[in-house]
Amino acid sequence: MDYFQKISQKILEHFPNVTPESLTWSPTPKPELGDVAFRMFEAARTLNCPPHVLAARVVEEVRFGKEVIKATAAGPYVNFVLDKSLIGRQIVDTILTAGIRYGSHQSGIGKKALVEHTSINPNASPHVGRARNAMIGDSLVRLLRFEGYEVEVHYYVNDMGRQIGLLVLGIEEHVGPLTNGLPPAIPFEKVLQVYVEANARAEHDSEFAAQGYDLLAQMEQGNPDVQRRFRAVTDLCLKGQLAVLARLGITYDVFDHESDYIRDPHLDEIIAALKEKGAIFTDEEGRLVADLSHIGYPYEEGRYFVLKRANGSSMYGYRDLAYTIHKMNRGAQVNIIVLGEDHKMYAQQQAAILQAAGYPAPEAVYYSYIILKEGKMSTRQGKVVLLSDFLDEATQRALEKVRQEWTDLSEEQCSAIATKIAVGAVRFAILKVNPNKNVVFDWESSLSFTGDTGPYIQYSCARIASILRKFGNLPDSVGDDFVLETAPEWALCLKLAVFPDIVRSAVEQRSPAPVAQYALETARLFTTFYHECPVLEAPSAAQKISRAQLCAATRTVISNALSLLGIESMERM
RNA sequence: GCGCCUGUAGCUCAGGAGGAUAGAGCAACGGCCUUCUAAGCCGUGGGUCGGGCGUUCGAAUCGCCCCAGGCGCGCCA
Repeated sequence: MDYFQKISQKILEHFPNVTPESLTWSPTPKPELGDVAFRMFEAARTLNCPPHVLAARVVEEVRFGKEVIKATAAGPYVNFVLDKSLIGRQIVDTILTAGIRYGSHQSGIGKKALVEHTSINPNASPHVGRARNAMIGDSLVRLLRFEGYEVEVHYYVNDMGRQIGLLVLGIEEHVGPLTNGLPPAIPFEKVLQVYVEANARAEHDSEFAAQGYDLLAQMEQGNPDVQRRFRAVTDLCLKGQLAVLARLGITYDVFDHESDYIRDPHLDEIIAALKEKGAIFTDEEGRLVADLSHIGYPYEEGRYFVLKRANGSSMYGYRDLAYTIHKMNRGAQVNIIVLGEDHKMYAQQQAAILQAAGYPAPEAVYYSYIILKEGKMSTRQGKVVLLSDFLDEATQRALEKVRQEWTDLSEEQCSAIATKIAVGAVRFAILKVNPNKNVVFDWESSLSFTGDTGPYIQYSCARIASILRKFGNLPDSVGDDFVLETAPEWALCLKLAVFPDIVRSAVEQRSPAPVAQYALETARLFTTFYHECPVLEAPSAAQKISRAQLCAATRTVISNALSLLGIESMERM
């Protein structure tokens, strides 16, 4: 919604050659300059005159309506002093009317989207680096649902690796054979240690390593006994991993097991298509290899893509083709997969092969890794910060503060609040940064609840809640006597007005980061307002109601933004 | 070597389809709790936006070249 359409309309009427798109508004850099600025660069270009001349002409020649108190030319800009109450009323009214839907363009109504994310190998407890995938994916899902898409969230369970074979062997050494198909009698928390040990052993014990391969081969051949043993382990791990992710509010709709795609009929189509294009051969060592240069893949690097080993067993990337076709056949208009940056070339290779077989490829959303000061995290080597440990610590720290603050609340209530704060801190810390940036994990700064953090934003909501509790019943429609005059009120109000633009941009970019930045900036503007503009003790009755309604609108916008990030706002903290 | 990504204040990051004196937080220092929750606010100091050349009236933003870091490049998943 363009609240300044009346202003641009008058300009357009006076200068008929100017197009509406070329007249864009922005907040003024300083309140003294005015309440809103229009830039003249683009319009001046179409009129073929210098921008500052056009600005002067606009001020001189155009007759504006009653909402404009004063127009001033400032170089290439025209700054307007406005009847802020009039425009503020429209903005606040729009927000209060739309409520939890404010910001959505409903662009996904009647459309389906499929998002695959997380897809952690079912081995040990997830580390915070893996969680970046899950948080980005989950927020994209929330964004798409907010826009009205019917979203199906898929999780690909990679239950076919040699790593899993080694883990099965390692666990069986602890608890005995798993052939009965019952869950292993070992706590999930212990699996990391077993996994690290098994991998370390495979490094120097070549017989043990060979056993891992052998087990994988039998798994692929469909040995029911081996399948039961694998499934017992992968189910245990998947369940444990999902429990940790659920603490962050992340859930999935469909779990697809890699082992179900070993003999998928679509794979024959792929082979046939590659053959027809002369893009497949058996190399001197007996491997089945695709030569992607024959199907339009432009780089020398990654030109050769191995589909099957010499012994006939399939590679991960081969099975993945079948899985991807399965996903693409589910009739979704939007099909997204969240991948680590190390998969960029892999995804291009997959796309090339799929295209050759007449299938589309999913849109890939990439993110870079969270690394430790010592380097990359490695589950295999046990060099990790576990997500569960991190959440425990964050919750503990939050709980101490909450207990101190709210002595009258029960332990359950305190801990519910602390949990939300911990989730807010973790999710915000990850989601606010540009996903293609490496981040170095640091315990202290990650556990900070002050400054540019999720809890800071949640805190602004708690303050609003507190004011509105004390205010009592708030009229849900905005009256004719709505007042909005001061600079902090106006800055906040203008910020609230642009939330829909932020959502659109986030959806287009497939990135939650703009929403996170926006939530933070809005919370900051609210805090300035909070300190400078008393609500309950406002100078007039009309101002008291108006400010309370501005508070309510702010809470709506911030909590809508936070919910897109998977962060809850609360009444108290 | 080749491809993709990144380089902005001591540290962590915004801004990035060109436009008003480059913004936050952390850390440092100095203030503010009988006043809507101090997880807060105000103030001070701190930047040749990696370097160079170019396009433009105008470049942190676009192009080219260099430098530095991350990731990847035929039987891991």
